[in-house]
Amino acid sequence: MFSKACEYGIKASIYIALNSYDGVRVSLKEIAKEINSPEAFTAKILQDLVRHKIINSVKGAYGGFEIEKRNIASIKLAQIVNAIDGDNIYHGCGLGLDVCDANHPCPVHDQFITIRNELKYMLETTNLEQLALDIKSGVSFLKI
Amino acid sequence: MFSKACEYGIKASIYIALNSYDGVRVSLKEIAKEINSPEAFTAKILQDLVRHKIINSVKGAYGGFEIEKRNIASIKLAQIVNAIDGDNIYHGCGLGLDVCDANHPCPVHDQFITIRNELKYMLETTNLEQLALDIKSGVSFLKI
DNA sequence: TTTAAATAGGATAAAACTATCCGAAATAAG
DNA sequence: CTTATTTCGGATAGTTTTATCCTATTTAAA
Repeated sequence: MFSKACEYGIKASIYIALNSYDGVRVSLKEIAKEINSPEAFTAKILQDLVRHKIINSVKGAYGGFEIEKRNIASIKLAQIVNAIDGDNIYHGCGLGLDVCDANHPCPVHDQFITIRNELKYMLETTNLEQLALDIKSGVSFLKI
Repeated sequence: MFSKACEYGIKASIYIALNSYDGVRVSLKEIAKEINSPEAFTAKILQDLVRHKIINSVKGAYGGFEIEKRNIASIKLAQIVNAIDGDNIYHGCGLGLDVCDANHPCPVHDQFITIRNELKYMLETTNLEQLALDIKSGVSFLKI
């Protein structure tokens, strides 16, 4: 469904949110370890999220990544996916047509519209707070 | 959502079905032109569909691709997707965890389950006949 | 039987995605 | 001020996906 980069990005964001709740800044090394992702590749993705102002970074000793506490509940999965994979999950045609809309639909346009809209709704309504709390309470997991 | 190969495979199958209805066998060249896909790459995909017995091929002059008329209505999108992309659309975790189930869910497991199941249902219930008839009646389109 | 038209399939190339490496810059602590 | 730590960013490598090329094989028609 998503690219590897996006998967890492979502998991990293959740882990950062989880710690930012406790006012703890986390390093790349720790993030990569906790979400089981390649460190250098994860660094690139985090840089991307920083550029998109979804997470904050602090350079130097005792630096790392964090999310402002008051923002955690308002950051939606859609923002993360959008920052990394772009927005063709929403707009793209299921069969790759350049133009595909109600007036000029591809053969599976109607079938995909439903599913795509639900995916869109899910991504736009799911926020980092929910996901982080489930990790915290041991309901869900970021690795293995 | 799907790979390029899968997109081409679905469109090609629809175009072949459309013509097989009229008892017309179509060539690779014609298919690629009508679905706006790269010819040589499309050839590979068609070979794959032939190996999976989803379509038939006839070599030599006046050869081409066809689908037995009586099979058109029973070929589901799921079979095509499965032949080309495999079945990890169904089984894979949304965040790439090796193990992700109700007992050990990833953070977005519940959210994805719903969407994945609907996608699965859609693919398993949509058949080539429906799609081909919409093309024939000008309701939907295979290119531009 | 020869020829032209097609698919089959192996080899290869190009592009995109995933991943790694290393030096630069920033920052806190000693 | 120096040092250790840590992110940033450019360069590069590996892998997968997408795409192309070329030859072999098959088949129908002349």
